[in-house]
Amino acid sequence: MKKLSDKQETILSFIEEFIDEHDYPPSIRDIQNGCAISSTSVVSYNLDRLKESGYLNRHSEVSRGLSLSNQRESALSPVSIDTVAVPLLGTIAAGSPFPMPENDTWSDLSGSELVDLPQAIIGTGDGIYALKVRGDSMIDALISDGDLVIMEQASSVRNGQMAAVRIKSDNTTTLKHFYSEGPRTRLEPANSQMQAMTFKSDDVEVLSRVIAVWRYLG
Amino acid sequence: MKKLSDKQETILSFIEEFIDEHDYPPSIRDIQNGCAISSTSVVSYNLDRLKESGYLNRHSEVSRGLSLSNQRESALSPVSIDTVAVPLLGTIAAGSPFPMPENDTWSDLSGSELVDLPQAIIGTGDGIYALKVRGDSMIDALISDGDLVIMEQASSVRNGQMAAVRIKSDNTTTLKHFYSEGPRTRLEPANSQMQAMTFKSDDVEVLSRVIAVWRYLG
DNA sequence: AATATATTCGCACTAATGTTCTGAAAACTA
DNA sequence: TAGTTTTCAGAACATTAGTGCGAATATATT
Repeated sequence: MKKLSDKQETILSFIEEFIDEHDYPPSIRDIQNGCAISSTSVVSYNLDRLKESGYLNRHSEVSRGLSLSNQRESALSPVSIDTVAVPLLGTIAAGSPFPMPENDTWSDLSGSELVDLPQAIIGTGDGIYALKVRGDSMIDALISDGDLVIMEQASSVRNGQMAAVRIKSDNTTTLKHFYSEGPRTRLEPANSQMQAMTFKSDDVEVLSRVIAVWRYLG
Repeated sequence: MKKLSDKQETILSFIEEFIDEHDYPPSIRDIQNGCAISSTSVVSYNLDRLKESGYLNRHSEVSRGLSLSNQRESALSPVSIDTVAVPLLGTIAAGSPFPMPENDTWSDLSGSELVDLPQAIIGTGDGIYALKVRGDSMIDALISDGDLVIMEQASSVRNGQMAAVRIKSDNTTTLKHFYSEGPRTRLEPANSQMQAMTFKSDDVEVLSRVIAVWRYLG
């Protein structure tokens, strides 16, 4: 792409800053003042050059009809991409029951904290939530205190996957590795200190599965 | 927040779409045509109502001086937030040297794969990159095969933090827990099978530190 | 129904803003 | 240096676009 003159660089930066601050583009006279340029025609002239060079789009006879071209936007590093925020529903500690999205209140999670995740990984974010781990009960799954576990609502999982399961007869909910063995289902805790247990398959309800772990060390 | 009339909803949606399409806000007459409204003054009137209700910002006597308020933006679900993409520089395996950003080519990472991370966590993304872990050499740090290690360029770290360090005398680079002990520096591998080693402190150069770990189980 | 309040209409007016033109200055080129 | 191209100045001009206002409707209140 063609090299820009100092003035053009200045103008381009000014436009960026202006949009960043106001959320709408500057007028030619805004640019004139902001960049200490002597005439509106000079601004107009250079805007045309910038357009030719592909750095911005200009719509003639439209006031403030400027927008930065994608090339320029992506030239700013780092690249900005969309993510989706998922609710952080609470904490999960050793053995203790942990929060699950209530009944149909799935959409109303306004009160809860949110965690940003890359959209590419979790799609629309529907049915996805996060739990913060307390304690080292899942240390054998390489999940430690303070980690964030990202979960997706699911009614079944593959063998060996980690999932939140409810034992109907106890009405308890825990996070375990899941192994279906025909009529019975084996649940292995993530901590080898604890025993694996098997249950009748129809006594085990899969609520959601673990899709990712995020550990921030700062 | 106050309830909106049909017309106001229509106008608000139109503004959103217009900005989305043009990258600059609509004029009053754009809105008038786009929403089939009979008079510019009606548009103006409703824009004032929308401003009162907090759904948009309006700058008087500025053409196209409209911008959506944050409340409105975040009312769209799921919430979209900025992230930054950091380069995935390569893989790191047990003991083997691993890729580092070359000299000053930091800005030119165009060729490399990118990974999205929440902006809130890593700021501008400057000096941040990711490495994919191969093998279980860091199993004791709860980092396993396939994990993504997020690193930040740093010249010093606190004791106990995991960092990429270069042993000047060997010209080797590894990922170790870092403990400064005055004149000497102890480096502990993340795998307890391996020995910790100490070096003269000025033989150890900190290149970057581990700030996060991302594990995707899918 | 009567009164108050909110919204809509059209239109004229004015301010904001893009465009154009001519010539000069500056930067390049041969 | 002479010639060519690019950039700049300044001002007049044209269009776009926001504003104001009285009157007409509509909607709500009592």
